Amino acid sequence: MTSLSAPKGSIARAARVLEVLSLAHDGADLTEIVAQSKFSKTTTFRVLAALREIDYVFQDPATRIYRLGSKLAELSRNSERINVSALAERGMNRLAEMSEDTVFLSVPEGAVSICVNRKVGAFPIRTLTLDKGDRRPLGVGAGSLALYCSLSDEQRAAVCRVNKSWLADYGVTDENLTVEYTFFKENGYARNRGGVVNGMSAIAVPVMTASGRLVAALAIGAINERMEASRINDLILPGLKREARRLAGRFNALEKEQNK
Amino acid sequence: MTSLSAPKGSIARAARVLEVLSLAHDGADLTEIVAQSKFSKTTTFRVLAALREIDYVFQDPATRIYRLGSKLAELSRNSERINVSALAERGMNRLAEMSEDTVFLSVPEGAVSICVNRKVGAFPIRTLTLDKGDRRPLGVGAGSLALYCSLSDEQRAAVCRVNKSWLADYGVTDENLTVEYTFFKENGYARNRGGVVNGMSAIAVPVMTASGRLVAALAIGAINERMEASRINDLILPGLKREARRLAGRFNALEKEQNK
DNA sequence: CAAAAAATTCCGATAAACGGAATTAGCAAG
DNA sequence: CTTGCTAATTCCGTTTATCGGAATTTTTTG
Repeated sequence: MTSLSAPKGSIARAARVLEVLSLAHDGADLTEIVAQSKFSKTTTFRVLAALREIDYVFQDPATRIYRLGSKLAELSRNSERINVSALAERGMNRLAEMSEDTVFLSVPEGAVSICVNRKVGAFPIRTLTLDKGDRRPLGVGAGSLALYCSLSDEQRAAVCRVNKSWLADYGVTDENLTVEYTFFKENGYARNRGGVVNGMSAIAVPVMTASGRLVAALAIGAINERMEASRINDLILPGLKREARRLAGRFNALEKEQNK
Repeated sequence: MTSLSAPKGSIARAARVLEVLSLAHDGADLTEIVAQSKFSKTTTFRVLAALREIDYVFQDPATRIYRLGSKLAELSRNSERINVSALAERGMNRLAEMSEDTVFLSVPEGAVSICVNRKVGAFPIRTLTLDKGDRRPLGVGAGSLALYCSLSDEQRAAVCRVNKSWLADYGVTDENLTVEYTFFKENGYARNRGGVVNGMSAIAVPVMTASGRLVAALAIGAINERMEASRINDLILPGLKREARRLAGRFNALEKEQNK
């Protein structure tokens, strides 16, 4: 589960209830939701009543089982129109098979980078620095760095400001970011040299549409021994760039189609 | 806008803020959200802070513009996997062109029927009894009736119990529903004879998968003059049934594919 | 039909949400 | 760099919605 501590505020409580329902693929009755959410029966009931009122959830009249309503799907239809993660499936599999290492896909959201997909290759020592769903400040980790480095000067400055203390948690300073930004501009890819986990490295490239929209970052991580210059330049980087280009193209096509 | 009165409770307030953001396709800043939501600046800010905390919204660090987060899309990915409305587009257009009347698509959700799509035909007198997004108790209107009549005995009973007062608002009694249920069983379609709006009629058929899952209802509405028996039997009903079968097939195929 | 379980309502206590006012931060012009 | 302006954020005393335990009703089960 995401949070072990009790959420503060009705809105956070509502979110927890929604998450419980989202995880219960065939709906859940009140007692089930009480058990999963750890809220009192009364609180759970009241939250569910509020969610019913706004049509975020509905109740099967016969079984009393609660489910998520289509209102939620409608809401998000206006936000994230394209599922980048699904779109990248095949390309990531190709990369994982080719490199035998771990492939990550991250998308930017404000000042944070979200890992939305991961594929592991055949090599027995696996570098699993990110799980699907993990959030990091922009600039921490190869994929997140690639996203950070693809922003404008103003945006990068704003990100640093907003994330200052969060970045500090990872031991990352503005100077580190400047260094990595220079590296990115000179080499066309972002790198992560044991910043988070020692003994492993990763490199990443951004995925941008022709119009310059930053969609995601593709990264490959492995133990240092598998990340020497020749392997990067001959195998990993070309692979990443190829798949990034393909993904950007597919994204662009879908976006055009959706605007009718 | 959906509700004119101020929503009660933090959860409803949060929903309103989310709706404002959903409608503002390129995000909105605090003042914009205040203007749209009609909440005080402080309240809006606090709600946004809570929504940020749970990653339902995020803020562009440079512009301070708020947007809906991908967390919402993730939530609903587990609820409504298939967008029936999008799937029915072509079929509904065919029906609207062929009949020249108005075509409605409704989906069931608990004890309510939601109109999720509508297509108008060429005939100059239009019967627009339902808008996209309108909710009715199961049993009110042709499409809603078709859904109601496709439920099991227990489910129908539960629906009547739950919707008792709401049905009364439309002047619909249990007896009415029993009559229409019998009609449906005998004729294979549901009808609406001026119950809601006088001078128009509609007929509807359910859309069910081979496994018996109730997906939606397809309806065609027109002024009474265009709804005589011969036109129903020769043109409208065959059309509805054909498209319902197609839609069910396409739905089934997609569902199988999604379960890998 | 009785017993048990689940769902829903009640109610006094309390914490959380309220909004106006004050403060701070960001920005543009001088 | 300073100044003035606007938008964003925080403060704080007041109000009110939310809290959870207990009581009640409804539904299910034996």
